[in-house]
Amino acid sequence: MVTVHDVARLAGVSISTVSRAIATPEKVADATRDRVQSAVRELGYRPNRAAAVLRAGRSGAYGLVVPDLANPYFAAVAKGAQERAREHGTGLFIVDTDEDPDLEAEAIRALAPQTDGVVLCSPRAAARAIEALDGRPVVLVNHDVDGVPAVEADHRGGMRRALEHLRALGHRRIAYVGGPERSWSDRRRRAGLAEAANRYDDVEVVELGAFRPQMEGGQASADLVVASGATAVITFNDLVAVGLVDRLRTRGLDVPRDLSVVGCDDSYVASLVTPPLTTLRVDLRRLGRTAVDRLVATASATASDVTPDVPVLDVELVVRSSTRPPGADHLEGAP
Amino acid sequence: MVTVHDVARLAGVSISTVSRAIATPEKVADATRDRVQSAVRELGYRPNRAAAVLRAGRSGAYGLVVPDLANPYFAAVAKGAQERAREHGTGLFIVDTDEDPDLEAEAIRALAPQTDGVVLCSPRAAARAIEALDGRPVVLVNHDVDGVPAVEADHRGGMRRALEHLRALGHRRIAYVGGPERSWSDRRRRAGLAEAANRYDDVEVVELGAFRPQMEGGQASADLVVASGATAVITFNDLVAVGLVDRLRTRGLDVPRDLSVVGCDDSYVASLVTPPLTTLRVDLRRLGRTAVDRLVATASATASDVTPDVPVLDVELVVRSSTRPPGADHLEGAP
DNA sequence: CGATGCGCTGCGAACGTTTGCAGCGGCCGT
DNA sequence: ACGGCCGCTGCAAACGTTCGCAGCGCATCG
Repeated sequence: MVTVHDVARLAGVSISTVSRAIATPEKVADATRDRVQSAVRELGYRPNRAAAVLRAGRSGAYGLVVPDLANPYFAAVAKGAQERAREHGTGLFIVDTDEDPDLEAEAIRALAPQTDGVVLCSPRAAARAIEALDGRPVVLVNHDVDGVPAVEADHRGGMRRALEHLRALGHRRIAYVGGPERSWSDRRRRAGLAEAANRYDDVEVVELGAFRPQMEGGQASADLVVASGATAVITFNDLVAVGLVDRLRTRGLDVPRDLSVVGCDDSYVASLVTPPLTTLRVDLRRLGRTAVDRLVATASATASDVTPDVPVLDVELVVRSSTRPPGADHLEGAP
Repeated sequence: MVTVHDVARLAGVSISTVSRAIATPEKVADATRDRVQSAVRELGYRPNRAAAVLRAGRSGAYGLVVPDLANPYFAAVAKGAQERAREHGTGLFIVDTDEDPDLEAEAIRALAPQTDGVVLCSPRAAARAIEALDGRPVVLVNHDVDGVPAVEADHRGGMRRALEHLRALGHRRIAYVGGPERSWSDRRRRAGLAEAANRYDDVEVVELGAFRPQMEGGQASADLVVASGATAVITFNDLVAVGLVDRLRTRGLDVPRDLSVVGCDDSYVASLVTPPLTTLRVDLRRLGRTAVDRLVATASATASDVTPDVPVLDVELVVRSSTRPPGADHLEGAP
């Protein structure tokens, strides 16, 4: 293994100079730096991370904790985050907690000590999670806790847009199929929806209980939606919408003929199912990127100057084929 | 920060004993071990990873390199791998290379030094990749290189099953929509398909060129497939199949009425699109799990006893609604 | 011309752990 | 009863890096 000592010997300098030439090039004379650099190249020297971390106390790497990598939502966030971390020249360790609060805490406890900070995406037990990474810099995505830096999507605006879209189509009774009980996004969406509904006295919202944020959740919700008498439904995410559509179909009901459906997230599944889903788009890559940016900023800040403002990413309505006026077969042309 | 020294002092032993009580409990007297353990608990001691790595030369963590986390195929493999790593009590660092051979090599170079080994999933430039992690243990998934341990799916058997299924339905001219040029899986599938076709002199296979392994690839292939005169098509993966179906639909063609489609991988999209795809299932979670198992085994083996055999996971045909006899409207009941 | 300062470099001490080696009893076999 | 062995423990030396401190030479200023 080639170490600073070897490089130092070849370059004819001390190991301190080698270290500095690499970490803080501006603090070393040009000629010396060049000598060191060519020695590094010649020997193929690569600094030993562990030693650097041990001595310096920081790792130059960050962590990302997500509930489920197989969920296209989190996969997209993870891609964005990793992309940005790469641009920052730092590593990013991705951990999947399988939607399990216990695993979440455990994963964080394992991850935290070897990182300079962690992005916590849609934590399932935020309090425990934050406790687990005791004091280490953290950025929350789609969650908020008092003074903790965060990044979020504008769920309120999104819900308003979805509701106004449906109302414009003529829907007056709209169901909401909610996500996991502990989900902060779900709470925000409910709140946003209620608020939007309040602005119109001719629209009624029916909130339906907690469902798993996967297809099964949507399937499970379908019969409740039908029974609710709603003519349109907004779901916690696209996967739920897909499950819902699927179950309706087996009951002989058609989307959008019998029910209009609005998904959430515009993950790529939204456009590949039949019918393509009207959905709320949030730029997930960007969400991940922004989170990493904030984390890097937070971690390298002098504890004093933490900017407590929360970047809010726009949520935009994407209209596809899963929404149309209620009971309005004539508009689409007769079969 | 609480260190071994603090624990040692509280437990009334030396730091060596503390270290041993944690790493190799069987080498320490029961009474001593208990004292140490309660001291650990009382102080909330957590070993400093960096120090351990530095001294011991191994990190107790592995790496997983995948081309694209947003691809449900790799997401599933990653989940399996992470799950298994957790069970082994080791960490797993997941890196997404964006299908880019340069990033792949770079990522590996960054990853390798801080891990005990790497799982390389569908590498885009295997030779460079292996060189990049010079000498470190590695397990290949869906790829093979001379004596490197690997895990793979039985593409040959899968292709045979797909072809026999289509032939049994009455298809005689079958197209194959291939994946990326550099894809090993693609080469295996072509070979398997050719071999299977050779067993029957009444079946003809039309191989179509390289396409991106996403929806766009499928969309791009559709017109070629139609022009080829095939009545059935097998695609590189489910996403390609979905794109293909989509493009056919905009041309007014229906699946399976006008063309039967078999996907690959049985990723969850296969069951959620319309029509649900007949596809080749491989247990991706298990693929990831097995890869980690092999890696752990390889890494902890005494260089001499590496088992060079390659576990081959079964590939199973899942029949859904995207395949049926050619031009056989009557079989399905008239509209 | 001497003092002051600054830019650059080297020395050496950490950082917290693992592990080879040796010592110390006690037990067993002869 | 004594030698040897074995199970357990402690000592101390690494592992490769970063960084505070100090020294050195040179230029600038008084």
